Amino acid sequence: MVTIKDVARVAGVTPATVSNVIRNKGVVAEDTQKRVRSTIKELGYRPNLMARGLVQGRSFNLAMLLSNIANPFYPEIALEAEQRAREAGYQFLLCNTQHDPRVGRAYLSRLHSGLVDGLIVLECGLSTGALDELAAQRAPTVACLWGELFEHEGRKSPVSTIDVDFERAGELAAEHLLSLGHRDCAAVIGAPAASGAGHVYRLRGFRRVLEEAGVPLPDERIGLAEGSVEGGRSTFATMIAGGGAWPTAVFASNDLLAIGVIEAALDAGLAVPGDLSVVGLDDVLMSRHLRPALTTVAVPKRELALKATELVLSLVEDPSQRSASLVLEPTLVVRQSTAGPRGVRTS
Amino acid sequence: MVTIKDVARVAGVTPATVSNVIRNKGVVAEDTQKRVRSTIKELGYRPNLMARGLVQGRSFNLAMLLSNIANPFYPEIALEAEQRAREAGYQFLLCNTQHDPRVGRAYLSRLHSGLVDGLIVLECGLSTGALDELAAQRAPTVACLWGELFEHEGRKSPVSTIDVDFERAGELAAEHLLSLGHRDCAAVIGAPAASGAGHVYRLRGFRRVLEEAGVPLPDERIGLAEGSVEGGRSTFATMIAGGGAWPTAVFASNDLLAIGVIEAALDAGLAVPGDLSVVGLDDVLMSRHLRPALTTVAVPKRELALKATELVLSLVEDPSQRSASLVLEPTLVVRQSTAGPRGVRTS
DNA sequence: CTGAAAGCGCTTACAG
DNA sequence: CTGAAAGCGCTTACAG
Repeated sequence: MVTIKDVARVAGVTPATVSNVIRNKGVVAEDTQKRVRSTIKELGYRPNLMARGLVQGRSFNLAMLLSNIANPFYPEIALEAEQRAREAGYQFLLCNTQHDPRVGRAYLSRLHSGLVDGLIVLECGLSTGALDELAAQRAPTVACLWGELFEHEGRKSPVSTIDVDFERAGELAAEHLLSLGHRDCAAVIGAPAASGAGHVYRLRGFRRVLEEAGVPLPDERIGLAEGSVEGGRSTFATMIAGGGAWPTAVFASNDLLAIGVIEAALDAGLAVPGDLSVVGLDDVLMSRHLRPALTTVAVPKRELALKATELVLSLVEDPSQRSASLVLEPTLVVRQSTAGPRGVRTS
Repeated sequence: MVTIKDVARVAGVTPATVSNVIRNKGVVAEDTQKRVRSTIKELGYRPNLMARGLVQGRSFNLAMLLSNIANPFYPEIALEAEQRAREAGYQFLLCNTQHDPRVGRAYLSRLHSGLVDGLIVLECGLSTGALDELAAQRAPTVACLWGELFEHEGRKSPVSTIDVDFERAGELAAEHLLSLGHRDCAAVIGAPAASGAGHVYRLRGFRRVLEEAGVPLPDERIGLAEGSVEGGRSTFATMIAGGGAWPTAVFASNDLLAIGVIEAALDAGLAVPGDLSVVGLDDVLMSRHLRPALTTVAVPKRELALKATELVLSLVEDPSQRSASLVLEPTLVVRQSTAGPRGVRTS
């Protein structure tokens, strides 16, 4: 491997001068610059970023941890964040934890050991406490804890957080279904271990609004699913397989699950939304391209990504800053997968 | 930040000893180990991986470059590769180039500068030549050039390659449509700039088989699309908007485009596959969950990911190895989006 | 079993 | 404008 010393020797200068040329410290004489640049090209020299990072204490790398790259929700956020980071001169690294807290912890620990200047944690399976502990000493971290935050209100943390009001998201879904006239609803919820803790909050909001309206949501109308299309499909297929009355509407705690629910419904001969209304959550890009297009509660992904990136970036530039907390509001997007139940006129 | 020196001082030993404890070099006395470990915990010390990487010449990081994280095809491959890499003790970093060669080049250059031990390039918008040049001197690289390789047969390269026979993929699609009785086919192809160069080869194979069977594929039956669902939708919508006879079948050069084509068809009042057969390419997870489920040419994603990872890994362990080249074969997966054209009995 | 020394490839003041 | 020196935080032989 060719080092800065090699370049210096061949060009007949010191490493310091080569370094100055590379970093465009304009103090170097024109012809020296030329000579150095041409030997750099000639030798195919590329500076070792580890060495540079070591002395500068900065890597100009940012990383994002996400739990499940197979759920398009995360890539859609990553895309925006990446662009913003790149504009600011940072390289953007994505790390997939597969919903495994051990993997999350391993990434966090290695990333924090000088590899990155800042970190966005979309989801890593770690509790708030564990995160705090890990993040305390190194690179600034902003975490999206998907509702977990609410359990920790008032705590002081070195970690900045961005959250989405997922209880409200559940409420929006319930209000929509209620307004269409549904009185027999079901919920297909991502299981905590496979989908992150946040899904509990989504259900909580959904259930509360229903119950306040006098519409009970009994346990047998709640299905736990693995966080994938297949998970939604198989869970809902089981829920309607037992015989008995079908619900007229389903709330799925994310769009992937909703797509699975629709699949199960169609396979069982139900029309959507004719026999069954389905509302999802996330507003993944794909949702609007399905037929029927999915009614869903949208998370402001772009805003989330941009805010999160701005936050780390400013924390990186000025580490003395206090950490911040921020909650984003979801909105309902009505498309074609929901309608009034058969025989009910909708207002 | 707490360094190895701090730990050494507090524990009353040398940095060398601390280092030995950390890396489990068993030479250290039991009680010294205990003392060191407890001060490590006490001080919250974490070794600086940049420094370690610098002296060891290894980072235990592997990276994967992909062009479009929004196309689930790539994440599905990344998932498998990541798992394999982790089993081998490597951290796995994902980099998204957004189909921009400049971004690809920037990533490549920085990644190769000591940040990773090996690199898998799924797609980066760079030509084979540019890749060779960049990869020559640093970390072993395996590239998936999606057909470009065929243009460079016989070249000697320091870069190992894995490829999929995409001409064959196009052929499979054509053979399937032909066998169903279709005589008026169209193709919706990802535009090179937005989807990588490989799509040309897919079209080439498709077209050749058609023409050999005496079924022409005139230019107006070929649409270029941006590589997304929306791209496929709008391109096909325009193709059928002009009036005139509709084709009875469409080959889309990836599943995302196919989903868009189906959307456009349904929106235009066409039944799929009743009025229009659609065949995709990739076999993205989502494809089997659509109704109608998508007939598609499957790329052996898992095999690709595993082979690619094995390849870098072995190149990392033994850099003196010769680079390898490998071509994977696609297969046809018949589902519900294709059928014979109206009025034609299928064998 | 532990320590002193050199070095990984850079950058950063500071002389000159 | 250029160079000599120290140092970033680690690891690696090598003494003892």
